[in-house]
Amino acid sequence: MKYIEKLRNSGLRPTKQRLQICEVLFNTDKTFHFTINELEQKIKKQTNNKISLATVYNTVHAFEKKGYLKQIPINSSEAYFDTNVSDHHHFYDLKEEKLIDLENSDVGPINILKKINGKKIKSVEVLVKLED
Amino acid sequence: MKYIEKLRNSGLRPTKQRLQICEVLFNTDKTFHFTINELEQKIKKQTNNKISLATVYNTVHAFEKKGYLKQIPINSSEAYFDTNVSDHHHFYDLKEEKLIDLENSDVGPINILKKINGKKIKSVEVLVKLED
DNA sequence: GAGTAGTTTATAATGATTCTAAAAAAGTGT
DNA sequence: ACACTTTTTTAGAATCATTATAAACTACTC
Repeated sequence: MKYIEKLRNSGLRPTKQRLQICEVLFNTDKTFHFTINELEQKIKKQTNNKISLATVYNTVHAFEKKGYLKQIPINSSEAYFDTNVSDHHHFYDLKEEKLIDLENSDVGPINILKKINGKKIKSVEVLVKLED
Repeated sequence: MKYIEKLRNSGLRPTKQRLQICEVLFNTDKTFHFTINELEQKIKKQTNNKISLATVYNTVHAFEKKGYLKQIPINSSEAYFDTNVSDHHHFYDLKEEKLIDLENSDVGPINILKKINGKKIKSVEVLVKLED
């Protein structure tokens, strides 16, 4: 399986559940945004297999820590994740409650002029809220 | 009182609780960031007066809707608000879990080149995550 | 295969937020 | 000021996403 190596390389054992979640998350050209519950539904449909909610949470967090997933900073009751871990930004359509990717080239360079002593920048994320 | 007008102008009755919350939020030169629980503590200390948690929630949301407060898009278990409603951005110190203001001039102009049909941009918010 | 360390699971616990419905306060007209 | 309506406050209950628990299970090592 193509994900076994990937998991092993980051110290995660390639379990049946993790491989199934990998299939759902990464076995597609298109990247996508999801909440934990949307992912659980997708797993159930796509694999005809129920993975415990706790495992879905654990796995998503493990993947996030390893850089396979990114959490999107947004004010919502549920956490949103992105399978696109490249450097990019988001529109958030307030009415539809949907995220839309904004490629880095759609935003132009962002220059953070202020420096904080002893801290370095880990990420720069832009959220563009849309209304009608 | 200086806040009565402000509240009335936006259709909010100037109740004792709302005026007290105004004092805590706006009777200072410095703007600040807070969670609902931090605000509740501050109210208790500063006014020697307990306002029901439900009222704090209601009032903060009413103020947010009227544009007196802004919610900061961030992934945290608690919602963060800002008394600074001017156009500006934030550092988020991941270790200290603290927000730091970034003036618009500290970031430089941001140009959103992509357009979405029928939607207009309501806000552009930049979150810069800091690590050691 | 035996031993151990990591993982999954159902369920319980937690904690932020929202809901509820009754009491209190504010607004309005007389 | 008084009667009446509407809004607000309140304590407590309900909700819902997320995290913790601890027992059963699986993967890995030797």
